[in-house]
Amino acid sequence: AAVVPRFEVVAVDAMQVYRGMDIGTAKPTAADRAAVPHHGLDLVDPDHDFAVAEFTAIAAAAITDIAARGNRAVLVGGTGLYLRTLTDPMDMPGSWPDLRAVVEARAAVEPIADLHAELAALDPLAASRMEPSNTRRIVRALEVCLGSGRPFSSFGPGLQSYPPVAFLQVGLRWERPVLARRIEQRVHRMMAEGLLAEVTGLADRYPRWSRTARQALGYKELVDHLEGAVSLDEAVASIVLRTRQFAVRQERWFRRDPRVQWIDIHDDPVAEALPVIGTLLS
RNA sequence: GGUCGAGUAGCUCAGUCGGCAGAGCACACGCCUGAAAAGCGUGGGGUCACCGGAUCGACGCCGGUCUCGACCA
Repeated sequence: AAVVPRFEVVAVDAMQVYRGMDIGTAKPTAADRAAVPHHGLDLVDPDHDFAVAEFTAIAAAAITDIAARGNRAVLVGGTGLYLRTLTDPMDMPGSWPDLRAVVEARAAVEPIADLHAELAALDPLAASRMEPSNTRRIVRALEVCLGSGRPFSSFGPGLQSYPPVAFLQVGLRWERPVLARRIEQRVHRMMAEGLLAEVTGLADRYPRWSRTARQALGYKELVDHLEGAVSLDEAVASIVLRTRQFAVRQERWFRRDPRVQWIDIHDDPVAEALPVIGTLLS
């Protein structure tokens, strides 16, 4: 008898990788996960500094396993860079923590323009690709150039290159005013579901969150509130605002990728998108 | 009712001696290779509360009106 392929979900989400951060990351529920196998969730504790390469290794292995089972992988989520490392042949450069510390120390003291000029000498292409004021990117590029002995830009074709991929890529898009209203409702729903209690519990268990987990929408603001920096109302308003800005930034990230097919959603994402996706797959 | 203060971008507010209207945030747009729910940049936006006056020229000075706040009665 022929085996019917099943779908398995790979979450492509930089924050759903953290155990215990459930409500604020809108993590799939136990029921969801019982119905369909999920991967990429609950990989590390919130005191763990997580980064792209770690995700890529785990998710790529999951995709391989899914294929070996004869099933189909559905990559779901909004962390654009993480997705690119799975869909595109990206050659991630590695890391040199000691060198990075040295460069970061210099960046704290020297004018960033000087470091950018230094990068331009080592790797003109990489230097031209980033703003001369973007300290974080310049430090990273210098770390790679000095550590690997190769130009940073020699690792892969860069984000502007969009070769054909083995995936159908679909983006769901809402009108901005509707998006704004839904985000506000979503944040208030999360608060009603106990987000503050979740954050309080995590703050007790993990006095020092990782830099990455600490910046998560909803968690950052509520920790700020627990530390007395802002009122609860201010924290909630800030979550709404930052979530809205993030959603727009996501749309901008994917919008420039010509391989993404957009589906405009007006009311019901499942009912409106599923038939279109079915057509695109057939 | 009286005194004082305030009224400038969507919001919070700068604006020196009268000489082209400013900032931060928001918003729009763009960038990004091991922090990416992060980071960086570009841009649009004004009846300077209103009416009048003096001046070559007013957000600013003079007179009046309205609104808000504090204090006095």
